[in-house]
Amino acid sequence: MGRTPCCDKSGLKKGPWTAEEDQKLIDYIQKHGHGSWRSLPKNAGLARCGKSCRLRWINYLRPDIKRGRFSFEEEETIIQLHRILGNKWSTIASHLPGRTDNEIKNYWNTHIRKRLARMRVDHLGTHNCQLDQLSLCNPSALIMNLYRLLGLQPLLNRELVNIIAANLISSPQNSNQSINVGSRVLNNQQFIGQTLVSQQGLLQNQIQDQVLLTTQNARLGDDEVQFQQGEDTNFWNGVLSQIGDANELVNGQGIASSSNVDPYSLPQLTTESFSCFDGFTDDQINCSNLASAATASDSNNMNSPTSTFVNNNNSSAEDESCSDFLEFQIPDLFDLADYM
DNA sequence: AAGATCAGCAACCGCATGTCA
DNA sequence: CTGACATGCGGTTGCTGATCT
Repeated sequence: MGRTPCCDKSGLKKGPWTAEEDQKLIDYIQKHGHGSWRSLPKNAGLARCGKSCRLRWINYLRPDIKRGRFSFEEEETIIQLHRILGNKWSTIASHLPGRTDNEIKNYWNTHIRKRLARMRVDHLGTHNCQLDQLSLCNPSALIMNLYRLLGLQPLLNRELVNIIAANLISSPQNSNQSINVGSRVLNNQQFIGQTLVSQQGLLQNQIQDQVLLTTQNARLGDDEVQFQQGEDTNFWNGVLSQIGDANELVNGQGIASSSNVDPYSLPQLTTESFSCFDGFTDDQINCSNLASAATASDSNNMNSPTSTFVNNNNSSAEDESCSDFLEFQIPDLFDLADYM
């Protein structure tokens, strides 16, 4: 049984809409609503398929449509939702008022996907540095890198890392400090162990993608990042030294890259391992702050007190900040149903 | 200056799903 | 329940302007 065409295609116009056709469609819908798309073209005096009218209205003519460049926040939303939902463009669009699924799809295909692909190539092809330079400008990325070096990244949830970091930073003098998790109080070791347990099997692919992106996004070309001299250099040397110590600490106990790690037998991560973060406030660890700061062209807004960004070109804050906004956190309480 | 190539985006197409008689 | 129809969705195409050679 053949499917009947959505409309009689003979004699119907295709291709770009003229201003006159647009006006006819607008006038008709404003007066009568769209009702049945199938019968609309005839009633409106348009030699178009109903489907074509619907598409034109939804994607271009409806009054609440938002034109123009995507904002940083919109782009971040698209990326995050896409990593959860995949190519569910209409669902993604429902979270971006005024944007259409078609527009988002096009934007993804022409901008974001290419950038991701480029960065992936960069990562696989040329990125051998253990600790990205950019991450030195970014405490949050630095924490991620630290964990990466510790071999924990496949099980990592950035939000939880931030909690760990915030707690550690808030009282660095206490090497056996407690960490508040809701109503529970754990020490570092217990907390990390429980974090690992809670992450196992939870959106594993997304988390692995997140880690890949975190590491590759933290990379900019070497000529794009410049560190101040003098004390700042010493500071960062200290950071690297501390991270080396932490790495050695864990490697020395033989668990660094094990995927079968017993989460309750992790070595104690001491505050000394994190002393490189002294001086950062909790706010500086916050992801959203990092993302918004990255949109600013003013290098003073970067979240490192000791680093300077140098822009080589006018490729916009968008490109230089992708390292931040592509990072993605999956809240533990995330419910996919909320997005469907 | 002209042709080639690329990038962006509007629009189309086919399929999936929902609705209703 | 079934089939026809309407609508929505996602992949793809093709046009247009910009950039490159």
